[in-house]
Amino acid sequence: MAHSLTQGAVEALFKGCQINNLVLQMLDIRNVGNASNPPRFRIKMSDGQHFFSSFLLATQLNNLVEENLLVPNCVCKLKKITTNTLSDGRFVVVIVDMEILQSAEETGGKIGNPVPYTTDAGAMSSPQKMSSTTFGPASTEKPGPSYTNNSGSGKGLTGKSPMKTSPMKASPMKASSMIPIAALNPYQSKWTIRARVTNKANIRNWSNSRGEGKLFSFEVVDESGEIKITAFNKEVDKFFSLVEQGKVYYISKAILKVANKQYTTLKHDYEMTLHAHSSIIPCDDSEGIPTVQCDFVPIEELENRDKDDIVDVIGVCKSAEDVSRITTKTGREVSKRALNLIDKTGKEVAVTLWGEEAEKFDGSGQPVVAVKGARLSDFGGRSLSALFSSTVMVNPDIPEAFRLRAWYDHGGYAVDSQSLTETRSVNSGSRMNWKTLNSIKNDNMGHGEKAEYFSCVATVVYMRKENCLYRACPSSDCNKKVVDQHNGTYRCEKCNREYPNFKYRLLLSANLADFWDNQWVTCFQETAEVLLGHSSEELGRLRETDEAAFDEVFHKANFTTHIFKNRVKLETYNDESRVKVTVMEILPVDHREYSRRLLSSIQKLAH
DNA sequence: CCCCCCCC
Repeated sequence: MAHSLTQGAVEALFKGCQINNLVLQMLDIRNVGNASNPPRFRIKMSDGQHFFSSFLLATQLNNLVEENLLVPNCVCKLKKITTNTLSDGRFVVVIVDMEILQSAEETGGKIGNPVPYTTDAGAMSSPQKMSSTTFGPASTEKPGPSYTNNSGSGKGLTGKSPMKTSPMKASPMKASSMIPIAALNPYQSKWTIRARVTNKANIRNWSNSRGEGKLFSFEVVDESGEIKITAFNKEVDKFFSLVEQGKVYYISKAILKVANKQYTTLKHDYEMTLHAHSSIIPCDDSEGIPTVQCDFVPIEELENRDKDDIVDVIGVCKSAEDVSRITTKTGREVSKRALNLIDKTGKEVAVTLWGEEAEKFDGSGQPVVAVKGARLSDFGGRSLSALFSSTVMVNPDIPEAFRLRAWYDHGGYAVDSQSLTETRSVNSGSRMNWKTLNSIKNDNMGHGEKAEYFSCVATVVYMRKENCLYRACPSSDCNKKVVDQHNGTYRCEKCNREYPNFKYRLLLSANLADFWDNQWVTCFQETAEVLLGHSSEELGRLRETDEAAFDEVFHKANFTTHIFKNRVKLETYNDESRVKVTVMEILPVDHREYSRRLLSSIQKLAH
């Protein structure tokens, strides 16, 4: 089949347009390398109207020549090119990746009557000096009579190919050539990138020993890569409202400095700081500039990823917390909201949004939510947290979102899903180590050097109420039992002083049972209060004033079922060893969770 | 020149 050459391609290259997927005919090739190195091929290419001789073949493509595929008159697609002006001023186009679309035999000769591309400014050696001209059908140049393949095929520069020429209309082209983001470096000052804003942060103020000011930053992508851009003070005023998430801009004249990898997840060695002469110009033509690219990890797979991995996820927001305010360790107040996302794997995961993102989020209608660049945490097993560099997209216009929507609405909403995030778990960093009570003996739990921790679902079958309360030292960090001096004071041996008062503390022995065994455990103050549903002070008062009410507290707590998180350790007193189980935390039973754990235990026993 | 990424 015949392939159309890309009309106007040579002219576009001279305009500084770096466009991939140009279709050109190869007219001539010669080895310009020296004998000692691998051959270096220079190629003459034609678009049917014009030819240009300074295409250089990247050496990794030399095999195309060696295999006699890249021969004169064949038609090629230049899948990836990069343009360069050499130190002597010569303009070259390096072919980084290409494909032979049509062999020389199939083409059967030269297409059209291409002529060398020339301009008034003598632009053969300097594409930047070109004056602006029009491309495509408006061009006065017409393909020669034998050039039959490029008319009205939509492959010319005005077609819907990825190489529209509207960049030509914009002024930044005059001063600098278009370069891919990946090629940006501090040693080259004249450049323009054409890139899409993927993540725009809000304006922040800072104040430190070096001064104060305001800033905002955003991230941009093109086909080659991504980079972070920061604007300070006056540049904030100048550019903040201009820069919009998702839009494409020409950006030129900014400072490039080494990126501090500590603070960024972007894959670029440098980052950009705008200055007084920086230029950001909206670009209507976004062809060829990728939209936000996500590499979505199925929720189920998060289980196998490492803590702190940066991942992209997408799921239906099955539920969302209300927004809440928390205080960080450093005393700052911040809003947060956790979402619960589910995908086709039938797994759910919690994703926490922060700040304004948390405040603005609207989970009504169970939208599809995609988060690019969330950080995997091990809180509750597995959960995700949005970072400043994350992009949160609600109902994004992407195929994955439509597929998820359809899946969820046609039954996904009803699947018996499981969450990777145990939200009831408080002991972050450790997953629930579920055991049945018989495992304590069967597995010799706690016999090792270190204490073991396990969780179980069990029912309280007995509590020793008689000596569960004691009078303790009232000083806040001492819980030592005090001795009643019978003179209105209470002596603490540890503090070596008498107090006029005491506080009640709980130390409750309880017997827990599940279907497999029973076990004596100890509940200290906090866990005993949870189990009994009263504070130690209330219980102390009840015991003194209303013994029937005191008994009733125990009566009500008996035969209740909870999740117990326990510490188990073998302890030795007077040559006698005994496994001691201390309850660290008591949580309410989630009955679905309980059923699942029971089933899993039964399956384990069956093996 | 910022650099905060948090909480249970």
